[in-house]
This record gives sequence, C-alpha cells and structure tokens, in this order.
Amino acid sequence: MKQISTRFSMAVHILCLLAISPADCTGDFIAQSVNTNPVIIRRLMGMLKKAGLVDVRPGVGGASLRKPPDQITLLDVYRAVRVVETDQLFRIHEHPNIQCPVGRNIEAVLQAELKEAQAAMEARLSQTTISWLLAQFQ
Amino acid sequence: MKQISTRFSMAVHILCLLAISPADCTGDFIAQSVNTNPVIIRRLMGMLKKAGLVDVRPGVGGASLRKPPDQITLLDVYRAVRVVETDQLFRIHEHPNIQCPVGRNIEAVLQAELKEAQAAMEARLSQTTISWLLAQFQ
DNA sequence: CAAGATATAACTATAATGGTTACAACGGTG
DNA sequence: CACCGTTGTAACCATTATAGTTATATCTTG
Repeated sequence: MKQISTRFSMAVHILCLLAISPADCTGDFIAQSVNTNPVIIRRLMGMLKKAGLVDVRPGVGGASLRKPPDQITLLDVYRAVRVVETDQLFRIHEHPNIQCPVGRNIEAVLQAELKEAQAAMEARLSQTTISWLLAQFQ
Repeated sequence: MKQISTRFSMAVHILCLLAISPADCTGDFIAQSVNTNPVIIRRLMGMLKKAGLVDVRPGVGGASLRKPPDQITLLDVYRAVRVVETDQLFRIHEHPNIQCPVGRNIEAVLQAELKEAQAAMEARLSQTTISWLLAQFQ
C-alpha cells in the first residue's frame, strides 16, 4: 500500500531540532541529522515557513521556531506539509453506474463516513505537541 | 499526496450490492455497477473471500455474503483489502543520525503517536456497518 | 565582490495503482 | 462428452507521487 509521505516525519524531526538547538540550524546541519539531501530540507522549510511555523534567514542562514514548541501540534505539521488534503485521505472510485441503487448512493454515503474516520485520526494528531514529543526522549 | 486505494471503496460497493441483490451477482454485473474492469472485481472478490466475507461460486458464477450485513464493518473491509498495513499508515524516514539526540529518539517516539492516530481512524471505521450504509441510501 | 547560505527548477529512479489482455480451470446444460 | 459462461491468475502497461539529485539563481554579511 501507499503510505503517508515521510515529509511529515521529517518535518517533525526538523521542528524538534529547532526546538532544542536554538542556535544557527542551517539546512545542511539539519540534513545531516535527518540523513537526507539538503534540498529536501529546504523544500520542507519552505512549507513550514509558509505555514507560519518557522522563520528562515536567507543569505545569513539558519532557522528558528515562530511559536513555542508546546503550541505546535502534530496536526499543524501535518497540514503544513500537505501530506493529506482535507477529506481526501480515502480515494473513492469514480463514475459508478447511477442506474444502480448502490452506484447512485455509495459515493455520498461512504464519503461522509470516511470523512469522519479521517477527522478522528487528525483529532488524535492535534493532541500531541512538539514539546511533548521532546519530553519523551531518552 | 497519495491516497488510500479505491480498492477499499470498490470493496464496500461490492458488499452493498451483494447485500441488496442476493441473486446471481456475477463479476461482470458487479463490474458494470462499479464501472470498472471485471478483473478488478475478481481480484477484490478474491480478497473478500480470503477474509471470509463472501462466498464465490466458480464455474456457475455469482457470489453472496457470508455474514449478515449488520455484522460487516468498514474496518472488516479495510482489513480484507489490505489497503493499509498495521501501524504503517504513516511512513517514517529511515536511518536518521543517531549521534543527534533528535535522530536517536524521533523514530520510536513518533511511531507511538502515529500508531495512536491510525488506531483512532480505524476505530471510527469499525463503527459503521454495511447495513447502516444501506440505510442511508436515497 | 567573495563566501556561504537559501530558493527553486528540472530531471531521475522507484514503487503502487488501476486497468487490460490472455489463458487456464471450473461447473452446469444440451 | 462438448459447449459456454464464469471465476482465477499471470503478465504487462500507463499513470502518478515520492525521494533524491544536480544545477543555478538569489540573498546577506564581511
């Protein structure tokens, strides 16, 4: 099966790093900790910046959190890196036969249920903050 | 982003069909309602059969439910078509730098949280049955 | 301007998906 | 038994998202 992109876990990693090492976290330094290419980090930083979670200093280099880590939830990160669009976690087959009672109704009815399931998952993500994660370390 | 496969919604469609039209539902008939290729349906039927949800009659043709539709939940279907493996909804980046305190801890700590989020989604799926879906039709 | 950093475009390899063709095996009916 | 419609699979293909890579432009300070 196809899983939710590692963009999410990498972004969480980045924010944890920024939370514990406030000084000069450059893209290359972060890339070494995450163990990936610096361009991947810069792309993620761009999304985190656009979402208002981090400040990045072009030219001089380095980044920092724009919010205290106890006010950043996993849901914030999940939304920032657009790893799942709203109500689109589950894909539903298209153009069923509307002559058939099932084909005519399945999309709307199932969509409503799957939306609830996705919401339950996202609600759980909103309960965990970056600082709570850090507190679990070791 | 990458969504959860339409195998899931197609399988739910199939089970709804079997629930309301108990007589001779052949693969080709189902394929017309779902609006896809009969081979796709046969593949799904194979998974649903392996999961004990349906009986299929090779040779003569047709299929039927092995359980009453109020005892089949969306979670049963989701598991049957293996659309997400256990604790694998979220993919986590591999081989972070274990010299770094974040790299050393992030995987285990984040994995535990994401597992909970996945569980919340699956718990919601388990609350909806095929017969409940049918009751919403029209 | 030079140095070191971020920003971004373009390209690649990989993998899952949904679909398609083809063919073997099954099981009643004539 | 032979036929016919069905199920069961294997093999293959086009499409798509991902993660990574290379290259280049831009920014900021010394």
